[in-house]
Amino acid sequence: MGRTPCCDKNGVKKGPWTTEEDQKLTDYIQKHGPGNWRTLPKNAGLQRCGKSCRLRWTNYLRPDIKRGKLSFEEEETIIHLHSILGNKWSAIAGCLPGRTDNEIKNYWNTHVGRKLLRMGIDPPRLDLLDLTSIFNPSLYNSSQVNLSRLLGVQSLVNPEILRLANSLFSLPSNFQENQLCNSHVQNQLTPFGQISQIQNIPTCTDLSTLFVPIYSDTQVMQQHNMERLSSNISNFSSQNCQQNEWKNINFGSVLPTLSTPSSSPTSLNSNSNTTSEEERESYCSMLNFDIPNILDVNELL
DNA sequence: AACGCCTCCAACCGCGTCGGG
DNA sequence: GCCCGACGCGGTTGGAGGCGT
Repeated sequence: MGRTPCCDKNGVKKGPWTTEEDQKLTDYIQKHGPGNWRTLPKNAGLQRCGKSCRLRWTNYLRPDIKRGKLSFEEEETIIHLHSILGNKWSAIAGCLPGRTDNEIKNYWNTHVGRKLLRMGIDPPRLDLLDLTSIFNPSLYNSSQVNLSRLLGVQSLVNPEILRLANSLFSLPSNFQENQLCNSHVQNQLTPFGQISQIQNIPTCTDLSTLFVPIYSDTQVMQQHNMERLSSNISNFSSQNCQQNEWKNINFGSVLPTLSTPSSSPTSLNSNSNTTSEEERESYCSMLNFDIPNILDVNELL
């Protein structure tokens, strides 16, 4: 026996909502509150299924919906949270007041994802990464760490690259301070859900370096980074950085800053006349290391 | 003006999860 | 523990509108 349909298909209207239907739904919810979506259409006098009513309310009619173009800060937040959470649109929407999961999903699919892919950068996905590979000893011998390894994930970093990265990138300004993604613990429940991919992390290093802090304010982020830097590398200047003196330094994930002329190494917005290849090369030259044209993040590790 | 292509986004669909009985 | 209804989520679709030819 199959699943019973959420509504009687016969006589149920589909497609765009009319203003009369919107008014009926709004009036009913203002009077009785949302919920009990299955019986709501009948009680509200609507020829719709409950699912359709719930979607219309949550994505369009809700009074706290914020309309209009997403701000630069909101875009940065989306990119950063996507790097941590993946396609958890509702979780991302939970960090953006007034925005819906549907809106963010649409925005990602039509703007951000395309923009990053156009640059040859696969949006980093912490949720897809096997963080145990970070502890691969071969990484310690690298003379340079590719920026792509750093995107969205704590990594082994040369302090000089760290300094450069921190000077070029910033975290979104509206992140919640002290929301920590405790990704160092097996199956740890984070503020955004359970991270189950991280297992069997060896005890060879300081696990605290795998924290991914999320800041509410750029200045706070910079201050914390400075504190961490000073405590971690106080005896470790870029001048005496030796080949094998790599350290795990927790500095928060870094992200490419899009569409911010003042801070981004090159104009990366969609109005740019440069080609994606030019953008990528310019970007790489500024960073002084390669961003490969690899679409599978896992290949980088 | 007509046509075709592309973009955007509201809405739909199927499935997973949760909770009450 | 099982069943089933209700709900929520993420992927997908399709229509409207914009734009170039």
